[in-house]
Amino acid sequence: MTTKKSSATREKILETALRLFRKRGFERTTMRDVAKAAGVAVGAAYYYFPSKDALVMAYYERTQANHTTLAREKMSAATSLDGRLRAVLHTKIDTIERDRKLLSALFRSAGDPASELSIFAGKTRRVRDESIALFREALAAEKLPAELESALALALWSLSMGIVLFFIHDESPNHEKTRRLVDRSVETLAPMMPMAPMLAPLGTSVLGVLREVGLA
Amino acid sequence: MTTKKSSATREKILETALRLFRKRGFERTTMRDVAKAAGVAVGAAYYYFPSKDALVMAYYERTQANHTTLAREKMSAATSLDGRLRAVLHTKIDTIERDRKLLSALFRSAGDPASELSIFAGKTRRVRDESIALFREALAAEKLPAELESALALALWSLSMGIVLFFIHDESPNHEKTRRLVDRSVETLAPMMPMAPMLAPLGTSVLGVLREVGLA
DNA sequence: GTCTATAACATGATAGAC
DNA sequence: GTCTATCATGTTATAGAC
Repeated sequence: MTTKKSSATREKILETALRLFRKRGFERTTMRDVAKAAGVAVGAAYYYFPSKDALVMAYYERTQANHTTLAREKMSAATSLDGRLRAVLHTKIDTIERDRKLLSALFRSAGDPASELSIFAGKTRRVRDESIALFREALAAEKLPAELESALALALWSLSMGIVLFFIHDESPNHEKTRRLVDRSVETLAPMMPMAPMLAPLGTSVLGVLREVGLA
Repeated sequence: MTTKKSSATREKILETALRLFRKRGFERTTMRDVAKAAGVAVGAAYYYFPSKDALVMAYYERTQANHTTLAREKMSAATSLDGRLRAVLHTKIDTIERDRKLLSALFRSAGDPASELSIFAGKTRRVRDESIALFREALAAEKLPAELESALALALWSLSMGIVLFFIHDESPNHEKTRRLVDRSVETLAPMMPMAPMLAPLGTSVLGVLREVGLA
């Protein structure tokens, strides 16, 4: 049973860790630093978070929940596909704006089959599906064939991963390069939607490949 | 000046490291293991390779050189776009087939701005450009508009990165899932080439975005 | 079950002797 | 150029207190 005291301790440790990761970066923050700043023993930190990566996983879940809320809010105010895509992508950047130094830790393990943070790992699946669902919602009003909608939602999610990767490396003031990448991407893609039904066989085909190899 | 003795030592260390990485994986091979098996002190290994990642970088350069040779060889025997794309992608997998355990180390640092192995780092640029050039060669006979050819070569390179990422996680016997992913991807894309000129504005547009943010 | 305090261990990396 | 000694840090272990 999770007591109030216990979850308060857990929260304290997570908050402290994220604060230090943001300030000094993931690598340069040690578990000893986190424990000390949170006012607990090293053992307590490991009692709640079995590894340093587990703290990143907790961040990943929390930040996705924030993004979902914020994106839905902004999407409901938009009146076009263009506006909805912009809403999802810009709120994504809003959500992670302060966290450049932290995010590289997430991507570091994304390709590692052994890591729980792997892009294919079961642990990350719920969060990933929640993110893909947002793009599906942005597309919903277009009334596309189901297969095509799924394929496009997946493609847009892939694009968003690429944009986040770019954001991590973006040193421009106010991340204006990333903001521009979002705007130009939407400008390029949204006007193509009328052509989308023509691409329906492609959508089916792509999904077919992904299903065949177990990716969708 | 690089003496014969020195480069022999360097080579011995690299060979030994790759052999151990292949056998036991990157994480589970320590620098102490490498030094011991190569018959040198830990300090000597660090003298030639300033970090464990530097050994991976050396692998990356070497394996790309192998891929370039092999892909050109197979491409020259192919008579269609379909065949040339298959040649480039399958030889890529041929080249890294034994190295699943090693490759995750490469991807691990790909998203980290601080790493020399970053996908945006200057150190990796030559290797990346060499790889993109292969896709350009596969497309050359199609006589596409220059901008479109560049955009497609970049897109195909991105696809190949995705395929390598999938390969790292592919536990199927003989990596048949990856081989199937290659074949189905080519089957899906090659027949669309006749439509490509229609997409020329898209190609220009995409390249425009990438240039604007400094990615191409 | 929730912690503290401390030590120990493995390993990437470095300093300084030779 | 090469080696030995040493450090820093993720993680585990020990031994308990409440």
